[in-house]
Amino acid sequence: MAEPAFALIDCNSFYASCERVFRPDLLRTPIVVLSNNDGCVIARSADAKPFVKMGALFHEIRNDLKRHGIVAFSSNYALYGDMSERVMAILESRFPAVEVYSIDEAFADVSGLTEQAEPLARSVRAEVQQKTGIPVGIGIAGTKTLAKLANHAAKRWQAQTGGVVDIRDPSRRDKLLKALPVAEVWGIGRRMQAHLEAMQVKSAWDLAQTDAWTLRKRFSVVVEKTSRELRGIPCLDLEDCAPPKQEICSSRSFGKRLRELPPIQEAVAAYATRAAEKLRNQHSVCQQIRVSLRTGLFNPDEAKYANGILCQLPYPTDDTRLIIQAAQDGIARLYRPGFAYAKAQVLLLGLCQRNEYTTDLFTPEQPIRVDQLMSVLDQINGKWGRGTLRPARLKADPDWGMRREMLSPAYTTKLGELWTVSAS
DNA sequence: TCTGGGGTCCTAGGACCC
DNA sequence: TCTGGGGTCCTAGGACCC
Repeated sequence: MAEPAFALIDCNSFYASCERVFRPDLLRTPIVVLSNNDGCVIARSADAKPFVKMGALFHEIRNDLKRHGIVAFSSNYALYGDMSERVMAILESRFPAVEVYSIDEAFADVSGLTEQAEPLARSVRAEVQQKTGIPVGIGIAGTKTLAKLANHAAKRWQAQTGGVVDIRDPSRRDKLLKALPVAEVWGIGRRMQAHLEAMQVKSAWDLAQTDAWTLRKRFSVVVEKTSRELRGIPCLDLEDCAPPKQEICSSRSFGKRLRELPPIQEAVAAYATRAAEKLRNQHSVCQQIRVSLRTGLFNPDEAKYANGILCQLPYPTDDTRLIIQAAQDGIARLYRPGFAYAKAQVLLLGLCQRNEYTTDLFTPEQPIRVDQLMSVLDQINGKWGRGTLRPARLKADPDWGMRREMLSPAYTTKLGELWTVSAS
């Protein structure tokens, strides 16, 4: 058996890089991308990082951005999702097995490639850059947790490393572990960092040296595995075929505060519709849904209210209409007049794969014609774009919709918004 | 006016059963 | 003169990730 080895490929400042691909005029202009509703900063190009904090509130930093000549974009998930698929397709064509870990990251299996792994990584990096315009960093190591750290190094010392770092060699690995603080380790968040530092575990190296049993007793098996992985003992496998999700969520802040029930019900119907699409996409059905509703959390002058409710469905289903109905009934029971609502959520629970649940004589099953109806709905929307065919109670352009004042065009997914090039 | 959205896994504790 | 304890299932909450 070959020594296990993993590569982690991570797109640099992914959302900002996507925007820049289609705006070559901004190559030397720092840019940031904002959260939904243009609330706060969620991505920054490298040259914007010194001036803008992650999570900074847009309305507070608007003038600072202007002063530094930084350009802001609303988030454009249609664009980022499509660019992600292009990057992942290249990775899948070059590596024997790939696990798409998030919109901008993937693990690849490079076991058995020995000395060819690093040149392969450099070649893939160049191909992604050339074909999509997205810069990536690649880390190679014997475990996933170490590959993440190697990737971190590839980004931090990009000029010296050419964006690829291989720490399969134990002496290189240990040198990096000693150089990085424990907070940089994958799986160690702010809480764990504080606990660990209190026990004098300050670097990634310190965590690797800590007794595994102590970590399990003090914290959890998760931290124990992280420590073992840092020592080069693989505890996490490549998951190249993603298991179906066990819960599906659609939640969003409204573009403005909503006080009356009808627009809240419209919004909840839209979220339910989106959640049901995701459900059918992974061939699951759900048995319950949980809807919740809340006011703003941060403004001390606003009266606070937050509540959620679990609703049973008549049978395990993926029928958008039943899910909307349950969500709207639930929200009507939660609604209290007199509050300024900011956000609602639809969570699908009790998920199982279609045909995998056992029916009994007393549980009705979803009628075949519903399956056919939903399938036609998905095919039409798949071909012509989400929302082409939608329940009549959903408006095309609701006034509670997201604020996205600095939205870039759907360069790659809408015919009408493609680049036009003219020769003169 | 203004603070993202979508997930996972683990643990503790209660209910219930034998 | 005695008031168990283990197993299982479910839920809520915490912590983390991108």
